[in-house]
Amino acid sequence: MKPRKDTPYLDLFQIIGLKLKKKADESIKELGLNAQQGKIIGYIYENQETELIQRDLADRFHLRGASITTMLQGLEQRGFIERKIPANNERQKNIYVLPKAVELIEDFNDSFQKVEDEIVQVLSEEEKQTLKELLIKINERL
Amino acid sequence: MKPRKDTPYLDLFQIIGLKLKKKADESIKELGLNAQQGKIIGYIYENQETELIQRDLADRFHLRGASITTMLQGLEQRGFIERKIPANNERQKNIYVLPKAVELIEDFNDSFQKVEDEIVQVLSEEEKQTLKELLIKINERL
DNA sequence: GTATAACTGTTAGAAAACTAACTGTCAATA
DNA sequence: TATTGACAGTTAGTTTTCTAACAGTTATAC
Repeated sequence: MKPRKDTPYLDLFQIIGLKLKKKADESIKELGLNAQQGKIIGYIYENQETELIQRDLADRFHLRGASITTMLQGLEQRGFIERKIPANNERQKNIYVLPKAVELIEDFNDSFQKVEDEIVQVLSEEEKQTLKELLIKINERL
Repeated sequence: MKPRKDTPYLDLFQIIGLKLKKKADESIKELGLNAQQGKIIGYIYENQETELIQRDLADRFHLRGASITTMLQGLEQRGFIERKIPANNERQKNIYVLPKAVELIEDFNDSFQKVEDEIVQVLSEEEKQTLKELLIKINERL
C-alpha cells in the first residue's frame, strides 16, 4: 500500500529555503536592504566589467524582467547603482555599482557567510562535500 | 588566501527553492490555486480532527499570522474551507475543508508527487537516502 | 479578585514578486 | 530594402507576503 502523500524532498527544500531567506534578510536588515538586493549588488560588482545587462540578472536570479526593472529602479533612486545605455545597442542598459554600494559589499558578504556557515555547521567535511555534489546535480536537471 | 565570497549552499538552496516553487505552482495552476494553497488544504484535510487552528498553520508553513488570515479568508470566500470558533476558546478558529476542496486533494497530491520525482530522478536510491538525512539534519538546526 | 501579561486573530498599508500589454530597437528574410 | 519577428526594458495592475498596531479572550501574578 503506497503512502497517500509523501513529498519529503519538496517539503524540506521549501522549508529550508524559507528559513534561509528569513535569516539572510535579517542578517543585513540594518544595512537598509534585503538579501535579494544584497546578492544582486554583489553580483553586479563582480560582473560590471562584462557589459552586464538586466537580462543577465533576470537569468541568474530566476526573476522576471519586470521584477528586475522595479528592483533596479529602486536601487538607482537610492544611489546604489547606475544604468547606462551602451553606444552599440540602445535596447540595453549596462549596470554599475556606485561607491555607496561598494562600501556595503564586504558587510553583505560577511553576513551571508555567517548564514552559509549555519547551514552546514552540523555536517562533517565529508557530508558537506556530498551535499554540495547532490545539490549541484539536482539543480542542473531541474 | 580565502575566497572573497563563496556561499554555494545558500545560493543552491535559494535557486532550487525558487525553481521548485515555480514548478509546483505550474503543476496545479489549472485547478485555480497555487502550490502554497494546495499544500495548506492538504494539511488541513489531514489534521482537521485535531482542533487545528490558524496558529498551527503559521508554525507549520513558516508564515506570519496575518498571512494565514488573508489566505484562509480567500479560501473561505471561495468555498474551499470553513472556520468555526470552538466553544472552549473564543480567541481561536478551528479549520475544516469543505467537499469542494476534498475533490481536488488527490489531484494536488499527484501533481506534487510528480515534482517530487523530478527532484530526485537523477539520484540513486543510496544518494536519495543520504540527501534526505542531510536535509533533515540541516532543517532541524536551522 | 483584579490587574497585567500572553495569546489568537484581524486590519491597514508596504514591499516584492508576478502577468500581460506595450514601446522602441535590432536582426533575419524574402 | 522593407517587413516581420525577436529582443530589452517599462508600465499598470494583481497577488502574496510582510510589519505594526489593534481588539478581544484567556492565563498569570500579586
